[in-house]
Amino acid sequence: MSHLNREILKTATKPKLVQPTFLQKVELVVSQIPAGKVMTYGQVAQCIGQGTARLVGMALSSLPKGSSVPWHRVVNTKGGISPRANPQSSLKQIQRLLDEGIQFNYNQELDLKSYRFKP
DNA sequence: GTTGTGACATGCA
DNA sequence: ATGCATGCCACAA
Repeated sequence: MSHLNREILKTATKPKLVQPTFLQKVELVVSQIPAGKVMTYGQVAQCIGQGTARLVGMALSSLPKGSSVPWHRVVNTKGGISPRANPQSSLKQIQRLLDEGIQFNYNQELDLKSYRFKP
């Protein structure tokens, strides 16, 4: 077999292992959160078994605008809405959570003890 | 191959 | 309790 054929065979036989990106894993987990429940960034990272809370936030921020992923069900470890570049986004998140029946206390934080979703 | 960038989570004062 | 410094690491440039 020629050298060229060997090279061709190598690339043809060995399918590129397209492992899911971190973002895709995040989407997968977040999509499991039922309405009226929330998960923390760290919880999502731990659930994936990869990355950190910060990265989860980064991933969510990169979601396309009309994504069906319920990104609003992810909050920080205090049960609060993390500040971000676009405050509109935070407002929309609070609005959606309220719509799902989640209540916020005087600190604009929700009670994780009652709303936390544990897979 | 390197580097800069954050929707966070802790620990410590 | 409450604020600040530090570690974190996938991804795009």
